[in-house]
Amino acid sequence: MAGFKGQAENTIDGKGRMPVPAKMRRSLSPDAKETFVATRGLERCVFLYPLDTWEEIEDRMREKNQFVAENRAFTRSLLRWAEELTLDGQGRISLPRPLLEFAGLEPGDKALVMGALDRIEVWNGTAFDDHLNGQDDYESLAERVMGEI
Amino acid sequence: MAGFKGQAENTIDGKGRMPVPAKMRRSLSPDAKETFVATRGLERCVFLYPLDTWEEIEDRMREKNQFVAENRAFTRSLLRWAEELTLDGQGRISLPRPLLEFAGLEPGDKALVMGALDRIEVWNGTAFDDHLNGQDDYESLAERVMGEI
DNA sequence: GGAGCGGTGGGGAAAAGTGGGGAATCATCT
DNA sequence: AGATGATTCCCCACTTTTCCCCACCGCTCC
Repeated sequence: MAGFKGQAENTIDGKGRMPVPAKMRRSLSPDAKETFVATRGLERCVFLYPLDTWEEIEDRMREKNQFVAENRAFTRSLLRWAEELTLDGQGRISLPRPLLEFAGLEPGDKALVMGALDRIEVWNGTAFDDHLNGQDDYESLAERVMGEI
Repeated sequence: MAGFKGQAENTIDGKGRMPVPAKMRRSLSPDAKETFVATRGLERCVFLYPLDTWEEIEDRMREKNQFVAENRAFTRSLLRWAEELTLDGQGRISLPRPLLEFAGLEPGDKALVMGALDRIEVWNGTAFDDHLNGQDDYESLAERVMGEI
């Protein structure tokens, strides 16, 4: 199945609903059952995983021994924010308030929605600009990440 | 079966009853027979295990030699606090006073209820904030726990 | 210019959370 | 043994939130 790509600026309406861009919906496998799992991103944003992809993450976490403190702390931090969200008839999901707050978004705002291979990321536009400023430029990143085989 | 996820702030009513969030009830397997085993958490909170999951923990403990002092001590600490609790008609459980006290909660309080894969955790909200302050940030935790392979 | 798709907005029904009354059970005291 | 009191459990009722459905607007592509 093709990965998520592209970007869009969609508004979060008064009820906290946000349309998932149609081009990304088309990349959703039938196994995902029209459902995403939203959780907090590792940066200041929301991650949306298709349900089938999320289940692989859960499986990896189940392998971690929960009597080890660090594994427990990570499990809590990831799952606390996680919610299953199913697309409504108009292709929207309704994002939980705590996640919106975490990403610096609120109902009525425009959100920056980006495809990112196995997930979709939802950002506050200006927060994303700030994030870019604090990081190495794209060119040298590319060399470090992809430069060796 | 999908793991527990999400969070909620539910009130513990005057009788010590607390609703288990509906989204978490839906993750409960039929084998659990609408029943949880509550015990003290490894942090300052209450752990709720579905009955079927709890039985696996008991099996793991049975394998520990009870003539070894340390195994005996751990068995006591875990089992002493454990109680079977069945959901009432409204999806609530009634938490034993000693467990509430241990978690820094009392009837009338708001409890922070979090899904954590194989268990549900019940926290005093401010106690949880304090706990988070004393711990490494999520980003480096994630890299240590999930960063390899 | 019309048809279809993608995004936006709101109203009503169902579900989830909250609170309290009353019966049944167990214990203690007279 | 019976009565009194506390505790637990089950049921009913209310309020709030969520979800589902319908309708509208605008753009693009025939």
